[in-house]
Amino acid sequence: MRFETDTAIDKAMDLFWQQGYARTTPQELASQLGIGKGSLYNTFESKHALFMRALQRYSEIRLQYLTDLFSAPGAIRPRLREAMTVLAGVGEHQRGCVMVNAEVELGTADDEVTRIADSLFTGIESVFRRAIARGQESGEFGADRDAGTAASQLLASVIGLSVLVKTGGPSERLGIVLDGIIDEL
Amino acid sequence: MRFETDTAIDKAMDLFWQQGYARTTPQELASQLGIGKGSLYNTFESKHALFMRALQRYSEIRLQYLTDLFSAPGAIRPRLREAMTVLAGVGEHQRGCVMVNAEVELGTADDEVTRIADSLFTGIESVFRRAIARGQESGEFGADRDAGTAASQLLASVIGLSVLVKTGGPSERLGIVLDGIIDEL
DNA sequence: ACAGTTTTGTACCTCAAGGTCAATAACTGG
DNA sequence: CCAGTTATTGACCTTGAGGTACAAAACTGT
Repeated sequence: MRFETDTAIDKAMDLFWQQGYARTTPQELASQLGIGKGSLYNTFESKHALFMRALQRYSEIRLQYLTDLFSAPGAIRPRLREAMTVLAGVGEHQRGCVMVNAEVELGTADDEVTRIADSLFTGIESVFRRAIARGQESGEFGADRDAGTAASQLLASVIGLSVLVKTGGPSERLGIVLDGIIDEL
Repeated sequence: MRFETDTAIDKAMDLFWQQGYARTTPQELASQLGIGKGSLYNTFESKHALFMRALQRYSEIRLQYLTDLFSAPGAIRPRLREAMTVLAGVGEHQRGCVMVNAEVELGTADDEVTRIADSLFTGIESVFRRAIARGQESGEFGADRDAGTAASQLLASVIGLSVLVKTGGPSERLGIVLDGIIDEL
């Protein structure tokens, strides 16, 4: 391959992120990657296959990020807040989470998408659970709540937030929800 | 109009709910409504216009349901739980919430969708806030938390759940999350 | 019951999405 | 530097989506 497959997947992910799956055409993808449409199809079996690789890569990036973030010692709370902000896609673009977008757009009709989404969600939940458990051991959090339950709640909340950022509703709502949830731990 | 516009919109809503916007064709809509494609376009300006009317109707139905549900006196907690179960679309079909689906699929490219989604979400949040406030006055809930903040959290959670039901992950997760959230009030 | 109006349904149109392919250009090793 | 291989491309193909047009059918008031 003359062009870099990995950076190509990153660029494709970006486009899918902005526009969703159905609204992104092969032509747009080719332009974005700076190659011809033929090359696109020689390198990736289909638009759908490219999409799956983008989702795969997104999963890896997110999980790696979370693992790194929580691997250092120290207070958990601020890192939990940061993790949720990042995962919900609160950044400049307000485009939410690729995986949430993918699952909602295609999940009912595409088992492959559902599988990878479920796997990412469950992975995030596990990282949260371990982080909360650590915070409970260190005394940073109260030990009265079940870490698994709390982690599931964080997961549901972060997914909800990733949808809410897209509506652009009251800008303070995001911070309020995050603070409230994290303070309760 | 020979055929009933209102029931037609209901049927269209159902199809969009199952398949999303892009994956639902005019031909399918016409069949589902039991009319010809021409009639469809004579009655509704476009596929998009039909979709908007379906979303409109969904909003009204949901808000009406919530208003009715909370208008009677008595314990709030079980009704809050029921409301969230219904809103998240936990029922037999596991298809989540039409409005969440619509906003995620089209929100970035369609301001009209974003507006109506934001309006429904804010409406739900308001109903929640009033219900929580009432529960606090009656002593059913602790009065230490801000009702508005708690309502925003419920909103984020219910949206998150409406996504999680679609992945079909651990079936107990839904109930656990709901119980945890509502017990904390 | 019939002229006038409205509703319906089918045949048709256009356009672009998703994908293929043969010709061309760029890279190898010897 | 050249034969053979591999990568790249833009023109081309097919299919179906979204929508239109118009003739036939159904409904009206009188």
